[in-house]
Amino acid sequence: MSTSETSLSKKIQSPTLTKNQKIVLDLLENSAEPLKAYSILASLQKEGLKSPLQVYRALDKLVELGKIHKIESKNSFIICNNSNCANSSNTVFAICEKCENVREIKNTQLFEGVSQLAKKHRLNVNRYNLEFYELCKNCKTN
Amino acid sequence: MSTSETSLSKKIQSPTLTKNQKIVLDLLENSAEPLKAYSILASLQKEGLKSPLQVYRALDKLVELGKIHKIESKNSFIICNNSNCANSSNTVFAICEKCENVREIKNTQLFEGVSQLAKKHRLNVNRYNLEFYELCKNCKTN
DNA sequence: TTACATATGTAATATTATAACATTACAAAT
DNA sequence: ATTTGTAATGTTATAATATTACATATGTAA
Repeated sequence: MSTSETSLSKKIQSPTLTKNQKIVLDLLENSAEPLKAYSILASLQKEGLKSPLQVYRALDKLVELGKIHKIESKNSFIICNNSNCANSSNTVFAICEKCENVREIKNTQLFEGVSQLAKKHRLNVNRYNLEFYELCKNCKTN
Repeated sequence: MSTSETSLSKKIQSPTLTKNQKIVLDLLENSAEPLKAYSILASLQKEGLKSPLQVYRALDKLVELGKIHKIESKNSFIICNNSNCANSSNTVFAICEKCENVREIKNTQLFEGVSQLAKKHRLNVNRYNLEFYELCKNCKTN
């Protein structure tokens, strides 16, 4: 329990994470790349995780809280890079077509731009997910 | 063989579809909603399809040709609505958060707008997939 | 305390997708 | 016409991803 987590701040900000949620979040925070549910399970067996469901439940919750994102086209999960996500749950990713490297893009203007575009075309959008496919720096030079 | 499919037009446009590809495409053309691979398999058993792989192979090819799209977040496939897709394989969908209804958006200006935005933010994008989450007309009124 | 919602643990199973390998169909080149 | 190469097919088995169902525990609010 951190000292700053008064009952007030808990309500306003986000609920205290449970044990399973914490260890899954930790793992994703320290991972350079998106991870898959069963790979998370394998990595966390020493921490006591035993079944897929424990992982999926933690992941679901973390997605709901905006702490992580699911990369739909890869069935994998990535830490949220972006302070905005707790509020708006719009996501923009750049995915390398060759090496599958994923990075989250956290450009407020770009976010706004997409929202504006939607509005301009009379779409009433609650949130969106945008996946850009590129050739990443590394793969471009090699 | 349609009369317009000379060997020339085949090369320039698209290869003739094979039997499996045709029956899968047909089914999707006549479906009001996106279909899942195993539901396609079930529907086409009377046409002789026997294994998942036959369906997945046809689907892969049709995606590659831009005839259909995969809705990544739903693991399902939808007919392409959009003459553009054969060329640029950018996709924009509006997905209802309540009833899961999906429609493909085929607005060239919107397509261009997203591409422009990417360029403006110095992203070198080959293609993109954009999923807007909304409340569809039906669900809004009910 | 009671009641309630949320989280857990566990086993079983459903759903989605691919690997491996033998065979067939067809177009292009000689 | 035969050879060659590529793509498509058929089939079995299995891998990878995700959920159902149900019993139990935990934390919070009335």
